[in-house]
Amino acid sequence: MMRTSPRRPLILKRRKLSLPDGNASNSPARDEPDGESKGAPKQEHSRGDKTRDRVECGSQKFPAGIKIINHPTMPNTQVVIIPPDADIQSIIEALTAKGKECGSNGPNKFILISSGGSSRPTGSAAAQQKLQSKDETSTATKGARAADCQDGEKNIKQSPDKTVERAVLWPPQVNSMGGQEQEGNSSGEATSSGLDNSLTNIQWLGKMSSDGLGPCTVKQEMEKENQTPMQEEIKTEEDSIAAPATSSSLRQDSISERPPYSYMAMIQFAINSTEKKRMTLKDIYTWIEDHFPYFKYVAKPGWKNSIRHNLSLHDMFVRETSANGKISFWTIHPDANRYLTLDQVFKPLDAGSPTSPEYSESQQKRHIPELQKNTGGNSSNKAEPQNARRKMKPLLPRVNSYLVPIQFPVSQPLILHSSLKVPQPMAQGASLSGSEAIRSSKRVRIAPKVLPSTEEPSSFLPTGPVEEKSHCDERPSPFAPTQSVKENNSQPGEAPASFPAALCIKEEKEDSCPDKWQPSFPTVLSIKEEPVQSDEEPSLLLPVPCVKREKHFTVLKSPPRGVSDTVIIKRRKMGRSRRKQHLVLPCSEEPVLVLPESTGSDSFRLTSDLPFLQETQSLELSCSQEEGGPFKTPVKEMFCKLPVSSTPSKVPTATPPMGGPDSWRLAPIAKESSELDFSPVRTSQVPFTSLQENLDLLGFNSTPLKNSLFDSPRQLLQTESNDMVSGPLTSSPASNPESTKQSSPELPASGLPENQSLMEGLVLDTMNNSLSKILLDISFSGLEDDILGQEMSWSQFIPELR
DNA sequence: CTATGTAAACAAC
DNA sequence: GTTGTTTACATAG
Repeated sequence: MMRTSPRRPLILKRRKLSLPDGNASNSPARDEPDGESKGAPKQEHSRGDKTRDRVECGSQKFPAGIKIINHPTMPNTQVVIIPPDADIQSIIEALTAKGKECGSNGPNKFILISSGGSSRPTGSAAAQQKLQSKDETSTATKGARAADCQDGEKNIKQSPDKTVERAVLWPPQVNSMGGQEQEGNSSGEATSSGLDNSLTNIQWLGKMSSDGLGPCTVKQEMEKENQTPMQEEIKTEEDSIAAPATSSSLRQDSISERPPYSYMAMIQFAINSTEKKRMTLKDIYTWIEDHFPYFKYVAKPGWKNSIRHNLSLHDMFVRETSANGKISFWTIHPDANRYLTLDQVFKPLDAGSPTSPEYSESQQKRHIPELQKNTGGNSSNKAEPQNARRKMKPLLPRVNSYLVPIQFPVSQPLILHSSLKVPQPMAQGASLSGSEAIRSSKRVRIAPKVLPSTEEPSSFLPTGPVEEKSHCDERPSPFAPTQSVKENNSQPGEAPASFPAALCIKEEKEDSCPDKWQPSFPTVLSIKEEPVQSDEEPSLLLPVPCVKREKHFTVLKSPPRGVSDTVIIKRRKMGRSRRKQHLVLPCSEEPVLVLPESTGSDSFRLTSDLPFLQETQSLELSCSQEEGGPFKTPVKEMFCKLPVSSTPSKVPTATPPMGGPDSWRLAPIAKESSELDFSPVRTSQVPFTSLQENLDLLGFNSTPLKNSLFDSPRQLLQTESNDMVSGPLTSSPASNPESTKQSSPELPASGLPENQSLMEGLVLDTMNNSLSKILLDISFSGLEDDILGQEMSWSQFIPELR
């Protein structure tokens, strides 16, 4: 587009540093992005006052059974208890209307929770409904000729791999291609064949929509939502719905329309479609053309330049060269790879239960679609015509929502203790090994970003954060560690038109504990800047060893995969601008690695590294779970990140150490946390908890959210029970015991039922027209009194909760 | 700002 | 010409 840039600056420096890794030391330090969260604007609206009045009003309009109470501490916020059978949609609409009427002075934020408590049968049902078969077609199996890949240079071809197969679901033919991907690519012949395929692909698109996925999700949802009655949700639809009509149109679109995925996402799809998870540039081009005809027929040739640009720019893409050095393959850094495949994106939510275990992640992935449309922003609510656009599911929602544990301070601080949550265990098993755990979380705060207050925690009670931090402090480098997972992604999401804006849910993940590390030290910040090329400066900054160079790890990584032959190349460090920074490391691997430098491996680990490790693990978890997204930001990690290249600006900012462009590595957490914290409460927590745990928590917190994608509010609420409950149970046993011990042991295990401390709810912000999922941490008086003794429980307020 | 997308100038092959 | 890197700029959010 723009053509402008008359002047192209000349590029003064040139690069090429790559290979020699020997030195390696480059990478500097870290950086972290810290996220940014942009703060949510806080708003303080009037401090409340009227809230209470409103209640009544509101209640009137709503269906019976709904209870509305003012939030004890948050201005303009009301808690709406919704009976299980109520029609959420209508309630939301009514609340929205109500909120709007009131404007900024009245209640404009509503925390919706289901009174159903334990009984939420529906949830499950609902969940199920979606599923369905998805694959009939899948069989394509043909491709299987496995094997292939040898290494020679020539074989670039990738072998078919599983992923591919899955992908197959929709585009059968394509798959086949995929499977083969290649063989011929060298010359391009593929194209010819490609054509066909592509066409077919298109078809599949249509098909998808009609078949499995599409329809369900979209349509069903719509229908459901429309219908008021709640119950039927379940079964009816599936088939009936399937509407065919659109298919034809869809196809067409597919060709002409640009896929809702970013280049980064598409590259990941391509790479992950291969067994070895590596692909040559050319194959990437081919894969994209085959799967997204737009690029073959419509896009300007410059799209390839963009692909290359993305490969070079994002750290998550790592170049490896074959042993002989002749071929270069692009791979995805293991820590950042969520193993997304196109089919995952496409599928609606079902995920299969049964499907592959390992890939459970796929399930998780689902994100919610967002509403916004690409172009303009308007969207608010309108409806979008249906499905027109829904062909491809956007990966990540651009929007976010958080899942944040929150507590309502009823009169005082309550404390909640941990709860646990576990979301799903991980996804692909492999990587995550480590942590799977569950964790309790401790945080107390109310937090939704959504809410207005964004303030600084500090202002309120520093304590909270501080405390947490303290833990962190242990580690030498404060900043380093963290990671939260953040996810975000960005994909262009398209949104399905189906939901009215209001309904859309955004998810975000929050990282919960952001604070941990960074808070206190300003030091961190400094890092960032970049030395321009440098090589090592970063290290200076960071005392810690963490810095790593990429090369090292990279190497590592490959091995695991079996590819020993390849060498990784990755480039160097930083730079200033957007350049990729390179990740620093995958902690997980580090251990494995031999780190040369790590002198005392142990020592290093303990100290600074540890955090990293932990983090990583958590990251992984998150990653997998997250999925999605991540595309870009897949995981944020923290690790050491190097100095961030870009944005020097950060420096000044204090706390946040990093922020990197590439987010996946780091986490923005810090920032967020700060935002979140407003709650006066904070407290409690188990002192013991290790960072790790905390981290894990974070991860989990986020994960759960993400996993679930709810298409409708109702689902959201419903899920809560499932997720929460089930999660803990299942996971807990397996996972780490330790975690449990600390925080209240009892909780985890038994816990939920009675005192369930966690509950998911929705936050409807009529000011922003946003609906976000939140996790409420509610404690009932039973268990944990220790803390404050008095805690009130919501149950008092709301018997139904019990 | 950040994330993306584009275009383009180079560097190495 | 292809593959990679890196700038620069634009734009949406």
